[in-house]
Amino acid sequence: MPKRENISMSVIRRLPRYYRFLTQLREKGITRISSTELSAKLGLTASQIRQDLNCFGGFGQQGYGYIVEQLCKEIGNILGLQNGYKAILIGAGNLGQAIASHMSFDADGFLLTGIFDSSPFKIGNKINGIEVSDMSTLEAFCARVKPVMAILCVPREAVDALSDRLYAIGIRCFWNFSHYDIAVKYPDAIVENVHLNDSLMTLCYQIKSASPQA
Amino acid sequence: MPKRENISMSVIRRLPRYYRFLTQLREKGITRISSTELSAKLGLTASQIRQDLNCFGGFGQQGYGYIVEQLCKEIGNILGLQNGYKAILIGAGNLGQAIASHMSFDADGFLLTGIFDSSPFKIGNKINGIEVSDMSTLEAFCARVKPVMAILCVPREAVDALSDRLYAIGIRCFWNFSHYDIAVKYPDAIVENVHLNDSLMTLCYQIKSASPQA
DNA sequence: TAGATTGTTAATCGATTAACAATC
DNA sequence: TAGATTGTTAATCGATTAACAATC
Repeated sequence: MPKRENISMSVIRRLPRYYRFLTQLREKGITRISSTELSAKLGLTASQIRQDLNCFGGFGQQGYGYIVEQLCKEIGNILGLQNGYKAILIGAGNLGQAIASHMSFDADGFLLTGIFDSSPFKIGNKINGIEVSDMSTLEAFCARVKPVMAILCVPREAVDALSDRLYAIGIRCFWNFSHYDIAVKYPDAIVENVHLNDSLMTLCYQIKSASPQA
Repeated sequence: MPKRENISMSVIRRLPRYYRFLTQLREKGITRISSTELSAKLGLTASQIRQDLNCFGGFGQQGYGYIVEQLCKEIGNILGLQNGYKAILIGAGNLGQAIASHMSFDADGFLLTGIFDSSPFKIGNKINGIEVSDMSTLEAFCARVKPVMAILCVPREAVDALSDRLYAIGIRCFWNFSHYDIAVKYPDAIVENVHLNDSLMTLCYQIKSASPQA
């Protein structure tokens, strides 16, 4: 039974890792695991794992550990992965195409319902079974399908106007791949900025710091 | 002049955001900014920004603020963006192709020197001017070019063996896009796991938590 | 029962924020 | 000089770790 008070974002961000690892254990046919074993594999402390899981309920059995199958399901439920939230993707360039075809949205709680672009070279193409629609049909589509999440794969310059347009349509959740932060603009929006450039720069710093001359 | 004792990773992870934002200011021709203005734009506290920057030196002028141009350059130097570390990319599938063609490696401190795949359908193709090489030529290529970083865009099942192979060649830095954590295996390696699935699941949780019935 | 491992509270650690003296 | 804003120390807050009682 969930406890749910104020669960911190740092706990939430660890849940997918637990889930991913438990899925792998399940595939291997492992049925039982202790917090100590888990901690060794994930590079965390056993304490932290028990603490994290206990935010949501007592999923373990004292003296025994956790049942992989059950824990995996529980975490999936906590994350809401069975919900199939409707998503649209804007920008069918390199990255947009890769995201649309590479990700397993259904396994992660979403359903990709539409892809939009403004380029005549893109419109009409099929990506992973979904036809790329003209940006001008965005409002009509959203009124009909009512997606809750938008994946932004457009250039930096376009994001500002685009997010305003999507916000006006009623979309409050953004998965943003552009090199631009949209978090501050809409206080009631859920934003996940995936800044691949930031990630690269962080790596660059670490290499530099690890190098002898540094 | 740098101070450099033990700078925490949370500080480092904010540097690219500062850098990105300052670049934008510079483009707009803005020459001066205070920590208070920056904090408002980035959704941080002014205190934190001053604290962060002071880990590396006193880049500001009391009573005046920070000179955009200068601060931008300083942060670029701290990150080491001018270093052009040699990188290779393994796996020329959807995501690999997108990463190779979409990212501006040189702006982020790297130089993409090679792309590898084992599929005959991929080998020989050109992506962003770089020909896809046969995986069997990996060792010879690395002995010659000596890349320091590997971008992993291969399926989950392949990562384990691949990272061992790369580690044996001498590569200690991994930008990993597969759904598999490689951090724990090599204690002396620099690993940046980009788990797009985890990011999606986190969004899923947040939508669920924000929904009325939750 | 004895052994093991969780659930949970208390202690520690680190990161963020607040405050203010230094100084441009 | 007066006003503004940094650099830096001290206070607070939150997250992680340690410890142990509960219990399977």
